Amino acid sequence: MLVVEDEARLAAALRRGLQAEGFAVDVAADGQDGLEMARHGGYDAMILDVMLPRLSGYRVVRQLRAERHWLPVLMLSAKDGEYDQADGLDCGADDYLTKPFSYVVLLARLRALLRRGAQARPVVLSFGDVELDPAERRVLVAGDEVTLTAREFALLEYLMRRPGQVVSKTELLDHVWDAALETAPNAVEVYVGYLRRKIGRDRLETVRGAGYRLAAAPAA
Amino acid sequence: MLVVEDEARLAAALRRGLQAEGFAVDVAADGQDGLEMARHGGYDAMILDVMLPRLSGYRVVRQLRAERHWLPVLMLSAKDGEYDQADGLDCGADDYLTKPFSYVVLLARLRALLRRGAQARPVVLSFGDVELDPAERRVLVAGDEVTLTAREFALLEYLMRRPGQVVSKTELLDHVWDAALETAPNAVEVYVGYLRRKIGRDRLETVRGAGYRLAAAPAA
DNA sequence: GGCGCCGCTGTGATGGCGCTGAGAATGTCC
DNA sequence: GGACATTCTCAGCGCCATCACAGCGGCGCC
Repeated sequence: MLVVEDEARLAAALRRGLQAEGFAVDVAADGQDGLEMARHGGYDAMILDVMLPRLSGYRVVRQLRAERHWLPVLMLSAKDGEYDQADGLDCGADDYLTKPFSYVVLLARLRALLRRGAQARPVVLSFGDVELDPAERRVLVAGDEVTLTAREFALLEYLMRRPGQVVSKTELLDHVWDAALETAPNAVEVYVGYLRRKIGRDRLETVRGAGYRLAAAPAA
Repeated sequence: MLVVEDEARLAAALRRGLQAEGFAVDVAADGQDGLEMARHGGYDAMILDVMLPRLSGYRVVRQLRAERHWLPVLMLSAKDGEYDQADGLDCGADDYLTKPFSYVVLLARLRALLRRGAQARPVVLSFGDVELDPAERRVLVAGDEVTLTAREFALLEYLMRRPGQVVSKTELLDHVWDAALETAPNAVEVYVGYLRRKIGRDRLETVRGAGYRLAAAPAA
């Protein structure tokens, strides 16, 4: 669950409450951060305040929808004018709640959203001309589907959740491989090799001594 | 649009307003009538009062959902206690509005519902050239009816509610089989085998290490 | 320019995943 | 009560993914 709320006390209360219900909760304090976290995917739903620093809730939703992310969004607003609600929903939010709201209602609406959201379009990770759909377990490179093995897929997924960042070999070993099992560090190199063969050599850069990084564009 | 509302003046106002927006509107004056009309299908959404003669709005939704009708439902209620909202949503309603409400908000929510509802949940599930009617327990493959056993049907139905997505073996065990009973994971493989024989081998893909997925098109 | 080390890749072993046929246990219909 | 359908377990098998290993190439440092 992703909570985007700048008011610290409310954010903390939401985090506590949702965690008590068994959700894993991340909090972002402004619209820009929220948008970026939502883009990375991995969330089942998002609770989004309207009045936010840097980027309003409206614009966050609109931007997400434009990028074809279908994450269920529950909007929160202190305003209670009618037109605000209409605006929020027409922007692409899935539900709307005005502050002050009751915690029970929030939960009920969240449950309703999740019930629906499950079959709505899942998040698709994309970076450059590579698209990865975790739900369908499909990968498209420049529009063509490539088939990956389980390990290859997990590796690519992990890298795509950190687009453009350098990820170290040990971090990959910890997250993509079972931490308990001791695997030779060389395995990472081996699978990076497999991946490169399938998605294109230049899309996955080596940063000597540091790790690997997804490359923005394939050299033409 | 189906409006179920016993208060004549409100019903008339809704009819007029919605017709002005270009909807074709039917009105039912009590829960029993509303349920029967909804069952017949053909509506894009339903506006449903909670307090109704003969059958409450809660029971109407619950009954509809039990019969696997996924018509989007917007609930209306004069009560504004928190728990009413929670109840309504948990019954299977898609949204909830308390009287008195503003017409602008009603329209916005209705639009949001239709956007989601239209493609999310048809009464007959279909994917590729496979159609499955949960109500009638019938399955058509490329126009031909195939007869499935109860377990086979449940398996296919679950997969068709996640069209194209990969569903893990444990998830299938939890939902298609009774979670309490301990069934050997191998049972899933066995029934996947049966299903493949009946609906065509290539319509159900194995994703090694992840689960199963309905395939888009049968290889010609 | 030389040397050392990091990273890449081809080969091959093995272990486990997924498929199938057989059959036992249970339920259902006549 | 008998015949049949359905569900599910079990064991065996084939194949593929995974991974260790070793040799090699190239980057970077001095």
